[in-house]
Amino acid sequence: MTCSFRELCLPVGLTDEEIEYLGNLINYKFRVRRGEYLSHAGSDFKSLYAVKNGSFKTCVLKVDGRQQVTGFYMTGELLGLDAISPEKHTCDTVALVDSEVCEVPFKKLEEIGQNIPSLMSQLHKIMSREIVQDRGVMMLLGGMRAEERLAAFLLNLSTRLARRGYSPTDFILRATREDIGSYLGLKLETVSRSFSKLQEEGLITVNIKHITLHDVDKLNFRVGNSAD
Amino acid sequence: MTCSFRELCLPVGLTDEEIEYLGNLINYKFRVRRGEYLSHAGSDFKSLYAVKNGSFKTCVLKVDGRQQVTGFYMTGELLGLDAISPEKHTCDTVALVDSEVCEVPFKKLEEIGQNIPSLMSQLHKIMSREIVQDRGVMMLLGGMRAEERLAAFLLNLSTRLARRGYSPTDFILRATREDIGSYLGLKLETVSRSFSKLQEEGLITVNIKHITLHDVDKLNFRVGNSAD
DNA sequence: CGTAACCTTGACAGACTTCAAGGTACGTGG
DNA sequence: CCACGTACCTTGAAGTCTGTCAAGGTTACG
Repeated sequence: MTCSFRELCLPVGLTDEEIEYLGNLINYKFRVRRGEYLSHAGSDFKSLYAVKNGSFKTCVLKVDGRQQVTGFYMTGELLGLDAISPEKHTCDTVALVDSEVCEVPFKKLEEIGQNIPSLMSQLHKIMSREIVQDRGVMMLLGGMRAEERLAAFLLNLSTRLARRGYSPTDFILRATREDIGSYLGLKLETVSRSFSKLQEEGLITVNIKHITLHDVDKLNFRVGNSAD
Repeated sequence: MTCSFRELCLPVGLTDEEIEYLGNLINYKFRVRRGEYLSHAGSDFKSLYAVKNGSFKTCVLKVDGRQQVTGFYMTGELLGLDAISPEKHTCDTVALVDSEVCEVPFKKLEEIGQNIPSLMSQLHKIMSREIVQDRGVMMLLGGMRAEERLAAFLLNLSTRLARRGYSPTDFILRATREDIGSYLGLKLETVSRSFSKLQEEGLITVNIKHITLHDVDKLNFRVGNSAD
């Protein structure tokens, strides 16, 4: 039980008995090296994966052979929710750095959830949060300019890092410009230019992958100010 | 119990006893007239709503006062999943035509789900499907040109209509060009032009809101063939 | 029948992409 | 320890797609 499911996705209070239950839930944890695949699109769905540490991207391969990034997942987040309905993984999951994940067999989770209402509720909240997050990206893709998209992306990372107890204003990007661009619906050159522009304006400092946010309020203002 | 929750979101087999349980689940159904709001962004979340008949859009008001459409919901689909985690509605829900919905108190649903595992599983699948659908929109917004976006949108509607037993190739759009554009990240003029273009190519027939799909394969090809 | 909301089409402008070149960081092997 | 190669990042110039602005037509409903 080195991998605390409680810490990962159960901020709600649990009794010791319930924690005991969860002992049966986690199969094991294992490592995924940078660039390795945790799961492939089309493969059978059996388990969710909680990111113990590290960072992942999810992406799909398009007919022309290029890939589109659909999400980034960091320490403490849950992978695989999209696969529940089709019972197949709908995307590839790739480690951006050497990482560790905990496997959570979904059937077991549902079984055990029958006896721990708060566990079920928590799962529902996590899924709902995923929906809310995706909606945010849709808003971003649907109505924002390049620099606004990047600002929104940085603020989103910032929020998620803060939730996990990391610095919300000083962090290392694990994704390349190309991955970020793919996620934001931009070309890598546009991402690069947008980084430069935000830096020129003094809102952030960019040192390749090391990002510092100087003025969260102004970044938020940039996001809100989408011309339409 | 004129509003069959079973038909709405429970294609899995249920015993009569379970159906009996569900009788307690549905509070009541009611009508929402065209243009009326079913729920407002920021209001407290208590219930999901199953669309008995009719059509809805969800949208958020941006700081500049304009709205962005985040989703369309038709007969048989479930509204409000995004509100579970924040326990507040994250968007406005507006009827596109006179509609009827069934209210499903979420706490009750979770309680009853404790005794009917298949009901819980079904909820998870519905939420997962919502995530998959949103991912599809993200793909669309992130990597497709205007005509490809529109083709993908029409195919998505087609699939959902087919699932509910309606014609997948001949249907009435309930949304305006502006709403569609907002959802697809395009201006209404671009939507209009794209409709015209797809019609010129013989893939569809457009009669204002009445759409006929002539060549689903070619439409799919258009979608897959996104330049990047 | 008239008004308001909605749809279509054209011309021009702006934002992002594409194409191209060069620079920087990192890891491997000599 | 340094050299070299690869992967990644930055910046410029030209091209394309979509947005913007404008005008006119159609539909629906009171």
